[in-house]
Amino acid sequence: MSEYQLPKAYDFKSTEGRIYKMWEEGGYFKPSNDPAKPGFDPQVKPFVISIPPPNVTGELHLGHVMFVAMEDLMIRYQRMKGVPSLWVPGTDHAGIATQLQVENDLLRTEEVSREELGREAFIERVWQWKEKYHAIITSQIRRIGASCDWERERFTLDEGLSLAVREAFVRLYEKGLIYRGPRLINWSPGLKTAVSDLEVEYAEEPGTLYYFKYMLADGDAFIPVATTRPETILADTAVAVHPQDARYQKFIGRKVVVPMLGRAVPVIADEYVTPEFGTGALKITPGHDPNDYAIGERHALPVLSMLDSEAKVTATGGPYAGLDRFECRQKLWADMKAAGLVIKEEPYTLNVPRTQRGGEIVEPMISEQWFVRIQPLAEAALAAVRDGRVRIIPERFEKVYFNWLENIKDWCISRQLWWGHRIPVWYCADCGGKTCTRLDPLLCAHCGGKNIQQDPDVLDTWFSSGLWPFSSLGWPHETPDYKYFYPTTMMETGYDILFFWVARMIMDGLEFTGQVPFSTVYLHGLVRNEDGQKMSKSKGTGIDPLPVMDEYGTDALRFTLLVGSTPGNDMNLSLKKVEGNRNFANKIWNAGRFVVNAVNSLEAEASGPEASGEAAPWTLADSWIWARLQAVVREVERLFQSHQYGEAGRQVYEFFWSDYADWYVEAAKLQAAAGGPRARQTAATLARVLDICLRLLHPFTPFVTEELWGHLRRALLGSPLAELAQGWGEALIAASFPEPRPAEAWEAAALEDFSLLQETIRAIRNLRAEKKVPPARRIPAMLVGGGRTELLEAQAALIAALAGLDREQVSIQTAGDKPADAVTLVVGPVEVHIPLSGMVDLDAERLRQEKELAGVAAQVARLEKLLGSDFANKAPAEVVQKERERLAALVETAEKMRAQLG
RNA sequence: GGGCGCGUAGCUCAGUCGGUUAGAGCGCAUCACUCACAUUGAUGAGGUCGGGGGUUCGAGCCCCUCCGCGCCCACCA
Repeated sequence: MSEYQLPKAYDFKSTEGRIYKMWEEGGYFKPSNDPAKPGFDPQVKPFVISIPPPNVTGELHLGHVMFVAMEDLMIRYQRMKGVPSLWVPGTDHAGIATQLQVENDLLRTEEVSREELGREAFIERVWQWKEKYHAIITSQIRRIGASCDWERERFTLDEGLSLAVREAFVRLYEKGLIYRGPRLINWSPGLKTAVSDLEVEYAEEPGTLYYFKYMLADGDAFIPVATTRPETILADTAVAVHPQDARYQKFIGRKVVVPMLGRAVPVIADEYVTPEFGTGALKITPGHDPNDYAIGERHALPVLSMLDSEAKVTATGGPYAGLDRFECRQKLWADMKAAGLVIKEEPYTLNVPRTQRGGEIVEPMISEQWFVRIQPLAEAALAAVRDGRVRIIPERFEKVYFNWLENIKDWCISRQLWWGHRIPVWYCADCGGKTCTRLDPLLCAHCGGKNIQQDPDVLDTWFSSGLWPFSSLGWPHETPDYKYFYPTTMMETGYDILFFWVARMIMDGLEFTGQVPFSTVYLHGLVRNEDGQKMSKSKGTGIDPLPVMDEYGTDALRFTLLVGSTPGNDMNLSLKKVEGNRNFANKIWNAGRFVVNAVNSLEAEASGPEASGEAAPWTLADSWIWARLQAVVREVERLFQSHQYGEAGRQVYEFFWSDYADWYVEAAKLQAAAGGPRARQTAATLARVLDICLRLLHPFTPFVTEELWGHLRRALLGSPLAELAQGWGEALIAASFPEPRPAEAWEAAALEDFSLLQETIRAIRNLRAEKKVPPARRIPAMLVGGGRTELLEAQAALIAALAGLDREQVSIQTAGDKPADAVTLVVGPVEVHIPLSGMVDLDAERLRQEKELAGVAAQVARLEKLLGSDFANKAPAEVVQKERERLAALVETAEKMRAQLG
């Protein structure tokens, strides 16, 4: 057996799908300790992540890949650590976004509006849409390699979660934390719904500041006023000036006349007004401006609305009724100009509020909406982070979190949409009472009348999202899953939804379950374009992850995202990086291929007489690679524990490519050529190190490591080294993660010895390149080892092989003079003399050596000065000792160089 | 207005107990394709760690200040 050949390049296309299927069908994504299974132990603490549920609106983007990769990394690590690990998948109904898409789709394909279709039929269509896109998005998430428990998948609008939403709403309602009333809210005229403060985005745009006259009702004096939105003049109910403003004091308490409407409104005094800004007089429109609303409340001003739900002027606007808000602005201004009320216009940069979804300018409007009285919840959520029950990584976001919660305003939760959780409140036509119950009522709770009707609005999507960590586990029922897996462990998501989602989950978790919903929040950065631009579908500046995975493989993209980012910091993704990591995946593959071949080629020897000999002792290279590997394992563990996942990945990358593939594999070729026990022992070390590397890398690049591990396992089992793979199990995903162990005494020596060899070999290679020695040409050399002679003698074959020396013509001595016509290299305690007769320009060579000596001498001087300073007294003894040793080595080197130069 | 981040090699970025010789990838230069991999290997060039000041025996890292870029929150009409 074992005669199969692995393909020369890693073929992710034929691998990924097959591997994922194997995992999923093999049940590897299920928690190892499961309340639904026999042998369940409630005492073992699980590791749980609730997925940030992707919207069912559409396509996979890089943000998805980012969080899936991060969470999969965490969950695979914990799973391999032996911790029962559960990753709960699911999707979000995404109220506005989904409804809009379906509406647009209907209009485009069938030219039907949702109103024409009717509520029920429309919702039916959205469900169809949801089915379709749900299938797409979940298959794409599988494609990334997500090892979540699909049997526990949830949808924010499914039966169970709808029950949770209902329970949450009723509880808040009963506690008096939910109320309904007319308030100034952000209205989106295009979407025809209210949106929350968070859903409004501000952008600086060029605009105009309009100056006009507010004429006094009696007399012909006027107060000059400036505004950016002249149309709102129609709903003005006062003009405000600063109480101390000398210019306007005389007007306070008098009346002015609203232009074109003739309504008389008072001039009031309020500290809010900045005398220096504009004209120092402010028109007050409580119905269309939040600050004015507050002022209006202070002065008991009437509140007028001059726009309807489509942003057309209402009857309040008198002659302008029916006009669009912007038409009205122009017409009104033109009329005022004609009436001599206009002073001037000047260009002005304004901060325009637009809806996050539609992009339309939002109008602040008075509207009857539902709100959550959020402050009590916010206080609990603040405390939870303050006292460390929830830890936010990176820590600096705690400040952002505090700042937001400390200044939080009531949350407008009603949306004038159809797609979502309908508000569970019924209005009685008879008594006007509201009925809010867990089960749909038949009668009014107040008068018992039958004439009740449910509120037509639905809840903000984030209302259900806030319940996600527990609703997805069965809450409000005390299900076994809820009891065991809640509170969850890790909330991993982008910092852009800290307020939208994370803060609300913490508030809701504390309110409804009495516990924090998770103990750690890990915030990753946003993925941007190569040039740092925010990726945007509408601008066409996004990178579509699917073609990237098609071209470079999933592992390459995952590794790029995981290793290229630090928590909370954005990263710029370039295809060059993905390409580089595709190469890394291929490197893993080929190193693995080499090992598999090495193991397979043992087979023939296994029956021969040599194979029965005792195992060969480790070579220096063996010891070195093992010591290096142990150091990496320790480092990776430390980095994972401190959530420095990217750095952990970089460490393994570095080790695998630079140490294992570039050096150890080369040394192994030489060792393997010896055959017999030596070859066997080498194959064993190759396999052992590869095995641990694959385990370390698996959370980062699950596919290539799983595939290769399978090959390695099969090769080992069919070889004389079968006992190595005895305890392995069938899949890497279920294998154990390497445990760090304390460094053993011999490790430091192995590391030091091998680096001396590396330096020596590099010096020789360098010289060859410099002197243009043909690469294939084997050259003689004389090594003078001083105290390291023994090491050089033992490793002569290795040095010769890797430095291109002719083994037959390598002589090693403890001391000796430089042969004529030779070039000399000094590597610490070692001198290398290379006769290069005819190839050496003696003068140039002398110059090179002098230059090198100067460099060493400079360092000697620097260190001598350092050690002569306060450093020697004040720095820790260890650090000083290190420098002393370094100085000694440098002095030795310098002496040797001087001797060479004569 | 308040807060945060960033500024390190030509480019993109690591560098989380401050330790004295600052790293990687890409790009560049030279060389090498039977022997795991050209999605490769070898060798090399390239940095006053944004400027200034301070603390310290010692600063890319800590403090102050200035400059440039980006983001978040608030929303003075």
